[in-house]
Amino acid sequence: MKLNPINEKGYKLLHDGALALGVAEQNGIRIDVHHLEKTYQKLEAEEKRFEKKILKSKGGKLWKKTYGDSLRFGGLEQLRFVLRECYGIDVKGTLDKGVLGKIDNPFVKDILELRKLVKAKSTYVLGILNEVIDGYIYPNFNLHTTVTYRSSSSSPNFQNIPVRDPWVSELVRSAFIPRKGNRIVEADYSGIEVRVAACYHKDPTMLQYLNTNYDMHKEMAAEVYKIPLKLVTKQIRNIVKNKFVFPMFYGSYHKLIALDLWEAVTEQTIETSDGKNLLSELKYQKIRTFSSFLEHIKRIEDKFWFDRFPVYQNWRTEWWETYQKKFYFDTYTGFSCRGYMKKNEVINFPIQGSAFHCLLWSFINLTKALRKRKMKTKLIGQIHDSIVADVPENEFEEYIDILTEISTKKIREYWDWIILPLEIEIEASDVNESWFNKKVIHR
DNA sequence: TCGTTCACGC
DNA sequence: GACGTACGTGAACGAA
Repeated sequence: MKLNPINEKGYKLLHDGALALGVAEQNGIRIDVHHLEKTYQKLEAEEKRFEKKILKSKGGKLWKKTYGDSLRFGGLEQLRFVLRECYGIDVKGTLDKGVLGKIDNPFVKDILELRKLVKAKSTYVLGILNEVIDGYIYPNFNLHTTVTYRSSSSSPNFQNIPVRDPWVSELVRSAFIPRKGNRIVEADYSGIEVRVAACYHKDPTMLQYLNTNYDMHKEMAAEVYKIPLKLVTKQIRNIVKNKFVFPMFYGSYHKLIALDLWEAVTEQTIETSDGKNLLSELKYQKIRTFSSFLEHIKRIEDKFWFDRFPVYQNWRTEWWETYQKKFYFDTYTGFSCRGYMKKNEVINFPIQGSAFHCLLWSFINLTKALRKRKMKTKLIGQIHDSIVADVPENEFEEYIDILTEISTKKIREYWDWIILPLEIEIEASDVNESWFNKKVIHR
């Protein structure tokens, strides 16, 4: 697969993008080294504690007896052996978090906890400490490494710092601090991929949803679990957003999706907003087994594509067929994509690529604006659909104004293919507080 | 040294 | 109306 600029705008995006990202690379990110070193000690102690605990258990003893000095807590075949011989748990395939997490066994839970500690310690704490120069890290931001022409980041990777697990997130993100008197400010494009996709397929229903901030995820949640809209909680909405709507857009289908959605309600107790059990509600609606749930999800899938978004569905078919004839497709942002691709790739690449190009355009023009105004604010990184900056307190309001103007207004003057309003959400830490401290700024 | 597996992000 | 989730980086392990 090969992606090439096909016009001036495409070329300019890469040229100016490389320069702007280069400025951010030189700015660097301030790191609380002392905090990281303390975190390292803490994680090391926790790791030792868990290793001892595991060694004392039945499985740990067999492990030590069988493997002796070559015992590796990260060794997968060793773990597979112990699980089978000691606990009668015979796992054939993957031993990842998804599989082990479903096993109700204290030994297995300790193994997972140990994995988490080791990951945090080696990839994040040590990985970052090793890159610190005089209190700063200088991550690379690359434009030449990905097939879709998204970016990547390395040494250290600034784009996969833990955020979902609150405990690990606090340990690591507390080390990312602003320069003295500054705040860390992160601006995210809201639903940029869904919006860019809509610019390609122009489905009227989707355009209407996005123009009016209609809550599609909530409505899909009500359909998927067969409950009235008012019973949908944030948690249920999130499950459906991440396990139904997004997978659907990425080209997944009912068999995989139904499995995830079913697990979500059977492996933990989910409550509706009036305190009822979501699984009981499903059963009340005559969905008692997985196979009846699967049929139900199949119907929702069909309705989703053929009744709700038929134009989007047609676009996917036509885009794929055109590619098969021409063996390439062009993006709105000035690139031609050619070579062997699978269907899902043909449909996803232009969307993912163009969505990132919106971010990159904003990043470039924000860099230029800051320089022109001789501001002290520094862009320090970018995470696919968000821009992270180190902002002096007295430039905070001005920075947000410029950022909003460029990323939601000026970009639409430059690219007339953006037929929808773009929105950004801004989060910021307090002055002198870390990235972990960031809070939504309401304006 | 290199392929595989895992875990973190969007 | 079609057989099907996308994109990355890095660490540990273990065979070559």
